[in-house]
Amino acid sequence: MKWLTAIFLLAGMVASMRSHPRRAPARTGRPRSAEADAAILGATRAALVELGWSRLTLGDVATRAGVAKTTVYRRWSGKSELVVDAVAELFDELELPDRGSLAADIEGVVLQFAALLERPEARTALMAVVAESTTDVPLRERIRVSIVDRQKRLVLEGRARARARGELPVETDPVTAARAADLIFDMIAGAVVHRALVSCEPVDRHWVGRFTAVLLGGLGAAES
Amino acid sequence: MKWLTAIFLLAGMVASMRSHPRRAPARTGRPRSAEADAAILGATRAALVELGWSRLTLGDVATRAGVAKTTVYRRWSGKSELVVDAVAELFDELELPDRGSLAADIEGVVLQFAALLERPEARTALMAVVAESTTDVPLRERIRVSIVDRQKRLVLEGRARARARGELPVETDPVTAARAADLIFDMIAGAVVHRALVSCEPVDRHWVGRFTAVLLGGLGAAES
Amino acid sequence: MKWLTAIFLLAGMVASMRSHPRRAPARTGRPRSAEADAAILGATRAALVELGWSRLTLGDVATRAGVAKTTVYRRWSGKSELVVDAVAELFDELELPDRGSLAADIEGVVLQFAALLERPEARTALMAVVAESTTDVPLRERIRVSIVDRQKRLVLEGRARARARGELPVETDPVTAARAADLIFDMIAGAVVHRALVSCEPVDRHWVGRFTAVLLGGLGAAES
Amino acid sequence: MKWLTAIFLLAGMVASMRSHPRRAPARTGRPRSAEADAAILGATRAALVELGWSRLTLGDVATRAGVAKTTVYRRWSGKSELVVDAVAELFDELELPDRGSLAADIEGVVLQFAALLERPEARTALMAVVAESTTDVPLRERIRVSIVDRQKRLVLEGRARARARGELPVETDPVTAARAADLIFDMIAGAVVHRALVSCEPVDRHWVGRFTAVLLGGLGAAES
DNA sequence: ATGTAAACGAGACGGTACGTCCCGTCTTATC
DNA sequence: GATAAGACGGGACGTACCGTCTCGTTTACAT
Repeated sequence: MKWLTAIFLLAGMVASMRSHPRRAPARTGRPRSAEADAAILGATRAALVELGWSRLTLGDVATRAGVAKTTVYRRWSGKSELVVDAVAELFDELELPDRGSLAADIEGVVLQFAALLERPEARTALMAVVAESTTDVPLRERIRVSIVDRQKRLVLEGRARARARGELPVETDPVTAARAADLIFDMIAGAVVHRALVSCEPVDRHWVGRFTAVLLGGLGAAES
Repeated sequence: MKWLTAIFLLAGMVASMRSHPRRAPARTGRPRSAEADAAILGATRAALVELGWSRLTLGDVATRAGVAKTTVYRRWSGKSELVVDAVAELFDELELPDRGSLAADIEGVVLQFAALLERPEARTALMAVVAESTTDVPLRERIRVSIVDRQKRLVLEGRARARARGELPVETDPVTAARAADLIFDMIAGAVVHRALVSCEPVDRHWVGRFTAVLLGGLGAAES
Repeated sequence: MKWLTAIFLLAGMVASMRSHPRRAPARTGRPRSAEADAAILGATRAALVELGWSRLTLGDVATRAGVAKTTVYRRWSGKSELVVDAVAELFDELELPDRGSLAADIEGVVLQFAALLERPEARTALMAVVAESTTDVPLRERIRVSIVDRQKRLVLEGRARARARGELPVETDPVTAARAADLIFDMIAGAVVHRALVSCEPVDRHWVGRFTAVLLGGLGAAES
Repeated sequence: MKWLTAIFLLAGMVASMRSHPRRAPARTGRPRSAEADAAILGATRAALVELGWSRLTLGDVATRAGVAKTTVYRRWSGKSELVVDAVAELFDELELPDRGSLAADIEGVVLQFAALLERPEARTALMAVVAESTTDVPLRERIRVSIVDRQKRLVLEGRARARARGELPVETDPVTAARAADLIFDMIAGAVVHRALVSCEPVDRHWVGRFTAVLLGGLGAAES
């Protein structure tokens, strides 16, 4: 059973690396306060809701969290990193219950994305950190791992279910499969984000229905 | 011949209103320098390329433009407004030559958008101003007028041509027609932006081909 | 009677030179508005009362006077010069009625100075322009001509009367006489200004009485 | 022994209150740098000498002191307050050695004042801050405590010595005594300042001799 | 229980940019 | 050529945050 232990250890490392990637396990001295971590992330989301991205300051976050500024900087190297982690926690809640058909699952994914983009902290933060990431490669990677991949997981899950149901053919070439998944993901996520944040129109059931119809029709047509 | 003068005055008002919407035509005093306007917008784009959105400062823009800071603030109320106008000029170049078929026209639109998003000034600026606009309604409107509508124009043009060619049925209900156009626009623009800025993958001919196939297939399926 | 005309001409020249020393008599074009001059000087005094020296700006003065900024700059080279001229007009009102004795005349002079220093425009302006004059020689000269000499005139007049009355001996050596007058003037003006502006105590009849007693006692003792 | 600690704390509070009157002793956080204080005050005097009051800027002072602008503003609320403190240090040097007689002591005081007013930093600053104080009551108080009272101390000291020598009668009524001291102080300080800064004539031994003769004569005459 | 080393709160520090105010000059059209 | 209007290049303002630093204090773990 040693391998199971190893897996959990690995999981622990991965989990701790996620939030504080390169920190050694630090055996002596006062350990960092877990409460402080939570308070800071919560304060960050609260500040995002109240102030929006551009008026949010780390000093203010520290004050809201009842924490010194140094305590924030000890954990995060800047505003972008902190906000990514604060918003990423929202994406942990994403779930895709099996709704019985590919169409229903797609609608479920879209509605989940849309609900997230209704939250003001996500609205104001997501575009901002993506904008920052155009000139900051490490940040781009952090966003991919913490946010984008968590979204994409839903799409992959839905596709796997559709295949199991026989609604989609089993793609044998992994490269082609990945390309197809990327395309679908960009189309779903892109359309929802554009509708919600650029066009600023509601992502309601009518829109979702029309969108899903076009997307599914396209998939069917393209596959045949 | 006084009416001629009036027409020219009116034309001047309209022209000046386009760039600085609410400014009265100011009959007395020294007129604003048109050179300064152009120099500032050019300097803004140059600074965006070099520094990116977050490191761009209005003081630096003024210096680059060989202009005093007050001259910038006299025309634009802040960084977001200035950048929207500076980037909007790029969108004036968008053209949609008739490529003979709906599929070819869609590919043309997508490639045009993608080429724009290759430009570093657009990459770094677009997401940033959209992020700002989530907490700034006037800015949202400015973006819509200056940027989004200029993009959407291409889609509308492409649809009109396809109808003329008989590739698309003539929609009689204007509300349904507008909804359909909005959906297509969000799907096209959203997918391209997501691919280019979030997934950070190239929008090349292969991707465009696959995307267009899915979209057109979906349109055909949805319509039948 | 030609010499009388000459005297009046001379007086006119001197008067015009006083306010705008070096201006040529400008024979062509639109003549300068005399109303503007008066309005500017009045507005300057009003602004001094309301804002004090340091918050007074020439733009504000121009607005108050209903005049363009250029109209102010055409007449005065800067804030100090303008304020000196504005305040100097107050010193034109200084009069020394013959009160019958040297002691009474001194008390009269002191009270006149004190009354002037009660006016807020004089309080705030006088020290300020003197401070400026420590690093600005032409300004120093302007202050001497426009303000200091007008004060000193009273002292000289009082001394002449006292001599006529026989209260003071007739000094034959002009150098000694001038030195004595300077000393008395510095003592009177200095004491009043210091009392009013530095110690910020009222220059009332009691203080004036005690001051005059000491000064006159000193003059009597020094002369014998 | 806790009361001893308390006394030292109190002493510290009093000492710090002298330079920054209302600041609490601030037990936590990084303490303020005493070097910065000294550097700023020194830089202020240097800038006054070079530029004069009106061209002195707090930004320039900070640069000269090798300090950030915020470090200046953290300690002083504005130019006037800073300059008062910077110039006040010059008045700490004032000393009145016993020169054996009232006349000699007065001449000593006058020459000390005059020497101070020879220094360009004092020349340009004193009138300026007094001018500001006409519209700024807290500043007036600061000037009184930091500058005027330090000057007046010399006069009071000289008077005490003269009484001890029997040159002046011992005044029993404290109100009358204070009035007399104030009058003498205004006459001495006022005459010197007026001579030096308004008339712009040298305060040399001849002038001091004549001034002292008049003043002492007046005192003698008034007292008898 | 005691030592030690890191985390912690507080806040001062050197900086950068902000957006505003005023300067003194200039460029218009009008008088 | 004087005037009203107002744009212009420029400089300083006082403020807000940045990210770092230096304090004194607290806290868990290793002796």
